[in-house]
Amino acid sequence: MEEIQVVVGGAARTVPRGTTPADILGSKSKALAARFDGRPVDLDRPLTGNGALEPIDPGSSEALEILRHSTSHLMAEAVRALFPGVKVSIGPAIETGFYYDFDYDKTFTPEDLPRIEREMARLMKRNHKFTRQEIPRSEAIALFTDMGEPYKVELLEELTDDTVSLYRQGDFVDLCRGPHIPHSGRVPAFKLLSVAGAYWRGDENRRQLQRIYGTAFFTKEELDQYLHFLEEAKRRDHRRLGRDLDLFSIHDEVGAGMVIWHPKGGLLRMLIEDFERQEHLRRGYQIVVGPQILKTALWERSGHYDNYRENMYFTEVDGIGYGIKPMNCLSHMFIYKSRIRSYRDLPQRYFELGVVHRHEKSGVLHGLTRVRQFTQDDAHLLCRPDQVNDEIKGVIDLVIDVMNVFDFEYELELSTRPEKSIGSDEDWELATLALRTSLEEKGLPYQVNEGDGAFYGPKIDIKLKDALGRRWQCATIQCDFTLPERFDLTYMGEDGQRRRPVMIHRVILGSIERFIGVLVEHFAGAFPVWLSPVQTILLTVTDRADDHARMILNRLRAEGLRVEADLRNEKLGFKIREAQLQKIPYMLVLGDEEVEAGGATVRARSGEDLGFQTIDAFIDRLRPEAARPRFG
RNA sequence: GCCGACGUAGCUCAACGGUAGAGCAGCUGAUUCGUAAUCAGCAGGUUGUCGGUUCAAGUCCGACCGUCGGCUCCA
Repeated sequence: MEEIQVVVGGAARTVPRGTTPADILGSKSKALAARFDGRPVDLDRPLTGNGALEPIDPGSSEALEILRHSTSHLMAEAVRALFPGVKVSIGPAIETGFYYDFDYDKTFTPEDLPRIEREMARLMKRNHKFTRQEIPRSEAIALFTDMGEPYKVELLEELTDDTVSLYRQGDFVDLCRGPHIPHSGRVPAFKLLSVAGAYWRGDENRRQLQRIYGTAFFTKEELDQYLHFLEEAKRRDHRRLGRDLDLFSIHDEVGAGMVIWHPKGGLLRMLIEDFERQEHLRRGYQIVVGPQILKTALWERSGHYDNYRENMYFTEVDGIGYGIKPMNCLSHMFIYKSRIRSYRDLPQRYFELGVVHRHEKSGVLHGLTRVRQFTQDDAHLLCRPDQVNDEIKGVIDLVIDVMNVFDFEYELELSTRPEKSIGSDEDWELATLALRTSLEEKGLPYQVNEGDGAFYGPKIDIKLKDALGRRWQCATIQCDFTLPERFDLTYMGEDGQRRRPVMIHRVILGSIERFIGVLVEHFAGAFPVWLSPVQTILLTVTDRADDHARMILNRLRAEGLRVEADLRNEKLGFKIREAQLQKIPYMLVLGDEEVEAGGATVRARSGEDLGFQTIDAFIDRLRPEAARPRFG
């Protein structure tokens, strides 16, 4: 009998060819699958060559992915059993669970989910094995054609391999690369979550299928924890908190995707915007302002008309077409062009809190995070080619500093040329290289998204991570060789020759609206003191403390602190509850004792009792927390 | 834009095709109270809009508007 060498846990073993990982790992192993020579394999997959074997044990992210993938097969089996005639398509594991897309003439409703769950539980009890089978592709095509599964056939027809693998559990067969858990009895905890439409292969021109989302975990506790996380996310939803904290509102009478900022939200914006203005001035930016509408002819020249028209609004003034700006770059180029620039003048850094309008498809609008009018903390840097690298690194530094100020973690992504784009191959290569080099030199890890760039240039996107680990696109740095060309921007070089500057588009927070939405959810509405619309509230126990409260109110206001007083004839517990729900950082309790002692008893938003303090002591405590952050 | 669900008082939600209701919030009054809800009373609505079916529509049908969950797109 032929033998093979398998390395397990550092020790080499010689076993007969065809031995399975399960045989080698032994019956005590908890593994769900294994990794052989780096490739995930089923436990019952006969090994045919030498290699290193590692178990994939529950608890690893890889095991979770396999579990969820197998659960999606189990769900597909249940759906097939309950809804005869349903066509299956694909069902992968995703970050939060899994889904499976079906084509069925009736639509699934949320009420179907418990039924499907029960069927899954029933099927699970049969402990069906997931068995792998390898057959020629042509045979698989014939098989799925006979089964009336056109989506599988389409997938098979696009594969180039000669053999493909099928997985069976019970009566259910699916085209699948695997691996899977040994049998369907090993799904400890799962739940189906929602139904939604999804285009076949993500293409909006193709048939829309019905997607069922679910999730699975190794323990009931982890599942409960995840469901609790969903609850927590709901509790933090900025749309709810935005109303409860009286920050903003959106009305259908006004228009979808149009935000109205209330006084507290307006204040929050002002605090963030002032912080940004100061920080940009400090870093050598100049503050500029451009018009809201610019002639359509200009958008034609810039390429926006050809590439971005469907997202723009147009109007007419005195018979001449105008486009409402969806981006701020055009007027910035006119600032540059307003005089002759020397190589000594560069870089020019124009910063604008620019209000832009974009016609987003109705179905994508969402609270503050997806709107049709928003303010960008936008800047355009015009520099010499030899300055690009330093400029990009400067922007990355700014992004990192700002992310730290707002207490966010972040991830970096490099996006390359999309299909719909303008400019020469050479320029694209150069620009992409410039971004890549800057990232490398900063020593920052990043992920590459092929074809995800803007139509005028490649970009670095910064995805921030909020307190619940969700990722949001905010900052983006885009390199552009095209617009300077189209608008014939030049500078006088050292040698007296006209040269072409490079343009870098960048935002830090991105959209102020979206950023505030994310900020609200990140802090669950409990903003740091410097961003809290109300920093301190004075709570009187009886009206005997009213004069004392008024005196403190004036003192704190004179210090530039944001204070309110609750002098209503209500019980202290009631006032505390309201202040707590408003997430006000400090509550000063004022009763007879405090009037007598000439101070206040301080309660923090955390519930912590900070005891009696004099007003001076309280001001000393609050002042540093209330100050706008500074660097350096 | 597409698929699905939904739209009733400021908010959260009830009401079989047969007189639109509750809690919270609001207003008025009483209560002077010590760390997350004091009590009582009052008021609050063209049931998203428009059209249709019906003796009768919040309820059934259609269109539109909007919201929510996704898809596609994206700051």
